Amino acid sequence: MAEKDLKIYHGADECPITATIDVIGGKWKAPIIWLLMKSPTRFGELHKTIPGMALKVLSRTLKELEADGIVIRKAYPEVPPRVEYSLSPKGETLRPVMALMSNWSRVHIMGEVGTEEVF
Amino acid sequence: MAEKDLKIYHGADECPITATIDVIGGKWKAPIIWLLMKSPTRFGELHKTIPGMALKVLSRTLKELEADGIVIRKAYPEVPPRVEYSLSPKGETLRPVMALMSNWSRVHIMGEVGTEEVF
DNA sequence: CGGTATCCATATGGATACTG
DNA sequence: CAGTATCCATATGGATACCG
Repeated sequence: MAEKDLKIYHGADECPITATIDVIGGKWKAPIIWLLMKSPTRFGELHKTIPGMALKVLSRTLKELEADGIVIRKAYPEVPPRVEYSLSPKGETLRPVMALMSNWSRVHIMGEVGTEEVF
Repeated sequence: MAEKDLKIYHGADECPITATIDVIGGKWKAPIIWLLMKSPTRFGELHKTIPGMALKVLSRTLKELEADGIVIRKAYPEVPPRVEYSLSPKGETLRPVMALMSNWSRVHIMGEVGTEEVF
């Protein structure tokens, strides 16, 4: 790891890791991004697929992800309406980050072994 | 990325990324871990170094990190008391994760360039 | 279908005072 | 010095109803 990566940032505002956590953190962003990494998904399907998440929370979370440039919202002018959410190119760049985090948890939280060589 | 890394986890409970975020996420955990990655630090120094974080929050956050096995609390039986927090070996394994997250934010949020080759 | 609005419960955050 | 306890403000979460 390069020296600058050890630079100490005071507070939460300037901490680059916190900045990343603001984008993918919280209770629901990771599962949503994870789903969208597989394929573009409609609002209702996200709601069905992620149990326990209130409509309001899904709506707000998607707006935040859109504002951060991670997901793209595409509305089809049909009746009944159809809205599809997909990963933006910037969202795609999160793939290795998510993969490393997933791997870390599987090894160090869930106790799996032999997956370190994946990355 | 291996196929299994694309496995879809429903909800927040089973999502391995969420599991990682539970450990390093929230408003203050990353800055604290970041500081401890540099050197073991005393309670009061953490409090001084991270402005805006209430004592209560620092205390609770450290307890969570300790419960998750990320930090080690060492109390010296002196008067006045001295308590030093340091990264555990498990906490050390977070280093590449934190570094990748830091790098992602610097490139994709703060707009820096030329740092991709670090990892 | 894809949301928003509303209401309410709970969780989290921050300041200050206090204790071992 | 290293926390806890208390009080209060604000934020977040969830259920339901409603709208374009």
